Amino acid sequence: MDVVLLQWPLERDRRSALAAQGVPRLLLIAVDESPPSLTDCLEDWVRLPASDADIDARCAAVSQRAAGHVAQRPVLDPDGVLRSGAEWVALPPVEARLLDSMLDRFGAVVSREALARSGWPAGAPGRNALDVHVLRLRRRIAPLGFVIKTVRSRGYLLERGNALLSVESA
Amino acid sequence: MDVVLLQWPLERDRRSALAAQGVPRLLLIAVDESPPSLTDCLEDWVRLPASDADIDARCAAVSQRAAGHVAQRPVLDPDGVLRSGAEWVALPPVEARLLDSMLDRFGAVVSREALARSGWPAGAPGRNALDVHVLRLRRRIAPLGFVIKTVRSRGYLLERGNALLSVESA
DNA sequence: GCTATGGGTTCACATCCACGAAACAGTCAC
DNA sequence: GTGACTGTTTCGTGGATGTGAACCCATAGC
Repeated sequence: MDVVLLQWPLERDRRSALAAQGVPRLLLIAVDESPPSLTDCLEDWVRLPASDADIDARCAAVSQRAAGHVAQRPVLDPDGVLRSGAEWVALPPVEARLLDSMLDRFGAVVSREALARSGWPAGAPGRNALDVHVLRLRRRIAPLGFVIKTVRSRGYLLERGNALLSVESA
Repeated sequence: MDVVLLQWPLERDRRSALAAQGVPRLLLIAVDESPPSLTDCLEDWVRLPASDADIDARCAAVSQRAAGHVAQRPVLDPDGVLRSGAEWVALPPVEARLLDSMLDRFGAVVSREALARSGWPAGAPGRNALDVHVLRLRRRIAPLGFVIKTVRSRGYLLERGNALLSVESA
């Protein structure tokens, strides 16, 4: 798994954002700054200046830990709780059924018709209801690091998010 | 949780032993040596020479992670005393039964029906007696660092509270 | 190139219901 | 009697769901 490098304390806000998304990260601590206290297993830091070897070693370590911590796919338990690692969100009934359907075909396209059938077994309401629920689902699962991609005129696809931007240090 | 400091590669064997026992540890890497690849979240390393502050920071981080790896759940003894570490609170009968039920499924959702059955085996009183007791239970266990989360229309969920860091984003 | 169209996204709004919280009252233990 | 425990009433808030409309954009036709 890719590890995001970022400057501390320069990119303080970005760090919070990544932490919320469960993205593994390595803080590069500016000279004379002190490292923040770590909150989870997906973070580490090195004090600059540091050799490339050390930075690589720490990246590898975080990546290693991340592999054990970040599930590739989330788990939806029967109570409508979607879990990924230590994080979880509760999904309301309709959204839980929709997501369950996408989870059955994780990484593959699920047609709008199939989604509508699983979301509303008794019969779907207006066409737009599905769109709106997908929108709400997207926002709900984003903090867990998953995204729903649109495949135009085909359907939707659930996968693990890649909110990672490449950052290289000189 | 205490972190063991050890020399690398001098105390290679001791490291393996500690790892096997699940003891958190910090490796002090000798000059010109390269750090070993990490195997779990309970280990970290620093390259010597390092300041005491850096070593302390890494110890704290490992300790922090170690704490996150043990499932910290409170214990409810038959007298209705709920203990977590050194702290404890006494729970009145109804609330003790409710909490016991949630403790059976710590971290998972317990339905309102199940709670009502365990809280009042002889038959539940009015509909929102449960709401009120959950409210009182929340206030009682909060000082121990536990929270009862609501999963709307599904039930309640007992988990360890978030003694979070102080980071605010703009 | 321009436009019409269909598919998708997003917002604002309305409705309904679950839950939260306070205030009050009855009962029991000390 | 005092205070803890329990249950009820009542009111308010916010979540869940659906609908309509505005908007964006890619593409097909002209």
